[in-house]
Amino acid sequence: MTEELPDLSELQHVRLEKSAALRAQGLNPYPLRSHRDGMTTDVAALVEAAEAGDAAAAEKVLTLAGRVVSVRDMGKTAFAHLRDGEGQVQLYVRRDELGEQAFEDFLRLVDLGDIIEATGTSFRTRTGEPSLRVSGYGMLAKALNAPPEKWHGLQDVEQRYRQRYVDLIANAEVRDVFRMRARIVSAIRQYLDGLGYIEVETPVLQPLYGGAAARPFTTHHNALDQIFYLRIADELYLKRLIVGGFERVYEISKDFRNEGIDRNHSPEFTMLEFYEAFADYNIVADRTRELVQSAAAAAFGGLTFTSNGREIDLSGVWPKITLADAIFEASGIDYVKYPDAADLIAVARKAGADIETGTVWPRVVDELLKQFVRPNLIEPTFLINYPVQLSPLAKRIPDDPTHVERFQLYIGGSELANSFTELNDPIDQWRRFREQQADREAGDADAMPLDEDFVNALMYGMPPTGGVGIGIDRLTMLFADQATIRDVVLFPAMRRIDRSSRQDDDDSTTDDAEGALE
RNA sequence: GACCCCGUAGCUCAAUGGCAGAGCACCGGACUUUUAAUCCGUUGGUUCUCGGUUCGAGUCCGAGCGGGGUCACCA
Repeated sequence: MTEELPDLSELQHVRLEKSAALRAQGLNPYPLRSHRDGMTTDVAALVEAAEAGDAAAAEKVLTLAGRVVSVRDMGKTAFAHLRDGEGQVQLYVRRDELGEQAFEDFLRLVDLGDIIEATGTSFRTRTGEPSLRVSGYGMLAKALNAPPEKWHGLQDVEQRYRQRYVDLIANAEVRDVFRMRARIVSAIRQYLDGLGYIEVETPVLQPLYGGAAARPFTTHHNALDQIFYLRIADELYLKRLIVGGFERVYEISKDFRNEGIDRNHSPEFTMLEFYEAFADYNIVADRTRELVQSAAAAAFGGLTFTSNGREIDLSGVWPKITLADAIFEASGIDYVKYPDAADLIAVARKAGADIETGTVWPRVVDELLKQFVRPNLIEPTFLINYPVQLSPLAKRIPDDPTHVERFQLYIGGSELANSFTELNDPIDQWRRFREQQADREAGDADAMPLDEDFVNALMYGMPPTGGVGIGIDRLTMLFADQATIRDVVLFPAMRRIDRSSRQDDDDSTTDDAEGALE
């Protein structure tokens, strides 16, 4: 034990002295165990039972444990609120019931934010609030930091993200968002498990990345002396499992993309992907709708909700409209008639689009979608059938080999899901990878590298398969009505603060240090 | 990466270029059914950092750090 102390503020010193006062009384401010045998929510139930004539309920002695979130000192009596994982309840503390010393210490040594346990019986105060009449209490964890201001909570956005624990203590609505997120994920697992899907885990560290158009993070393995990429998608590994004979697989996991950060993009984000053998994108569309509907039921208990001030109804079957029709209806442009990028840009500008000269053809189509169609897709809508250039892993439509069987689901103006009838012709797949290679060599950093092993897998035969990726963060944003992805990610990526520890990203130094420990 | 905005007490926020303040929290006192308890009295500051202009800078100027927003990239 050392006498050394971290730098503490005056307020922290005050609390530390209270901690010392407890020790001076032979009490441990951080005991190993609590004696909790009830939850805050039990109190209201006991009060109601007692009022219905249950004498045992009125006398039932409970020990609750949790955080002190308010204290009102009335002189010879005091009120406090105790919060635990279920809710919060009022404590009623009387000097004549607790004894002089214990009562004084409650007011003198217990601060807002401390974790305590309190024992007593349940009753209703004059103002009608179910409360615990405290006969004894104990410190479980002395808090040295004071909680944020009780009325305004924690407002500073930076501190809310960097120190989410404070945000969660201070802001009930933040706790609600992440509880909702957990219910959404749980409902998704239930839905897929119920259909006989198995949940699998595929590599995060990949020698070759693929499955999406994005730039990866790069890392290095010491023993192998080899570069690994953090995965940008699960797709190619999950389809290998379909080849292997698992007919229904899904994975809920973090993907990592080395792109800009904004309200819709986080460098690490959670993706659900599922693949079903002997299915196509129509079956997957049905599954996606049912999955989103069951997630909604778990999230807010219904199929209608408000997002960004707009009422959205998820019930019924959702309309499907081809990308070409949607763009034509919104802009009057039939992009199929303009196979040359320059021509398409010209008509797009005439229609009012803002597109840079030199944009490649598939990106122009994408811009038409973004600028004319997407803002109006509030009610759930499947946009189907995309140009083949935008979709190197999807199967062509027999009647129209320039397009593939692919859908994107839009709700509230946001893209929530991306799906295709999976390409299973190994030679066609190999050629599409080659085209991506050409794009890479032409300078498109997002084009996919050629995955020989994936082509080899397809050569063993992959059944006709439908698959989809669904962004869990965006689904949560939609259902929880949150405007930025950081508000549905517990610990969003932030820039490092400590400038003195910054060392020009010298990986070898840290690698050696870690290796020496092993 | 570019542009715009922001950074003041533990928290929430004020302060024409002229003594750095309030509410909550904290500390002391009064009060045996309060609930944003109330009442009385205190305490608390590297105004993000460094430099400049000025008799005088929280305020104006420059650079940096961090955050937010818009755009670009992307899902």
